[in-house]
Amino acid sequence: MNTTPSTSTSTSTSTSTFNGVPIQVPLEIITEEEMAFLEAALSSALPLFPPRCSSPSSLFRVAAIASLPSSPKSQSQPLRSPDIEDSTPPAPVGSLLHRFRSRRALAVTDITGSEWCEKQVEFGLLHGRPKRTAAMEAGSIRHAELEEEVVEKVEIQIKSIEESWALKFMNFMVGANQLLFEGLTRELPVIGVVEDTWMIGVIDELQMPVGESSLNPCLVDTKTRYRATIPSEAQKRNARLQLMCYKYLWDNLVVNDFPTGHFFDHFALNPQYVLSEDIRQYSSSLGFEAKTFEEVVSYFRNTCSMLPPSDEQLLLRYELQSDHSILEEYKFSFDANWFKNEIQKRLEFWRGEREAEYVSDAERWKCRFCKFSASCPVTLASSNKAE
DNA sequence: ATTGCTTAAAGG
Repeated sequence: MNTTPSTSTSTSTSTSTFNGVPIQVPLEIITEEEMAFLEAALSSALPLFPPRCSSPSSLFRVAAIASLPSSPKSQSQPLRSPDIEDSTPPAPVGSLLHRFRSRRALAVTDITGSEWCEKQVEFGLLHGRPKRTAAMEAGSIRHAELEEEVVEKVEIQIKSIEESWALKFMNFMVGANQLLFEGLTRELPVIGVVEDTWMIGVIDELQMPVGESSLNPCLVDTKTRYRATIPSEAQKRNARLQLMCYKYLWDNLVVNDFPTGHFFDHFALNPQYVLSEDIRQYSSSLGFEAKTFEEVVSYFRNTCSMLPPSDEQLLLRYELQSDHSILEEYKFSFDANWFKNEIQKRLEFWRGEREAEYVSDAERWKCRFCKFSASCPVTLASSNKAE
């Protein structure tokens, strides 16, 4: 018998193994504020989680990190129900979407990446992505720190694509539960269809309002900066788009029934896949008795229908990497028209309906940070223009 | 195509 996961928070990569023992979550005395919140949540009949999961005093949410030992194998798919068909159109052959994202969904950062510069995204896909910079490294470390404040991770071996999706769904359910009972969660995975395209992302932070104002969670994204400068408009616009993607995905999950059949079909997954003993025990420790992949998705679907939509106001928080001081806090509203237009524009590029667009003249400064600038036609275009 | 390879997001 192995042990429960380590409760040590000293290292950033807590790789405590999960081996069949129900996970012990640290318990704490519940405060009056938490109790008030709990009562409010219960009276609004929002969370209906199994007892194990509904402990309001859990300090951490447990998130599963998938570790894939060998090449994943799906169990042979039995009968595909004939009435369920993939409603999303196939990516045009030869498009970047088809070549690089056909077996997995487009990521929110794929959208924001192309909003920054489509040509840079294209170069990255075709010729290899640039190395991560020191600033990116520091940003990743800071985000891991923030996540560790509220999420305890356990490592779970997965044997198939179905199991990797199952963990995503379970992490969502635990995270959503944590949001309702503790008022905050971080690094929450979301998935959905945006403009006929499957999209996935990870919400940086969700918090319930502290006052009695509303029950709508607020989406937050922390951006760390290497220098103590105010972010440029292009950077803010890019981050706004990112947050709007998350809001769209969250609200979409909450308001509409998750299209289970389309999901299985689009990603060619086997709903009847029998989960490994490890995963079933992990699921059971969360309060979900699931034997097959389909059952996990079913729990996920039910969970979504009980969640509140997010606040119209979105929050961007810029902090300095050296001392975590706040450089700027920036609230803005979801703009449905702007969002839809922006998504459609970027999807045209991903679907190969048009050539990659270069940055505008006003944002040509972006090229100074791009490792592809030397071989990019945009440089030529600008020098021609100057003559 | 590959930063870390299991994925997204990391910052400009």
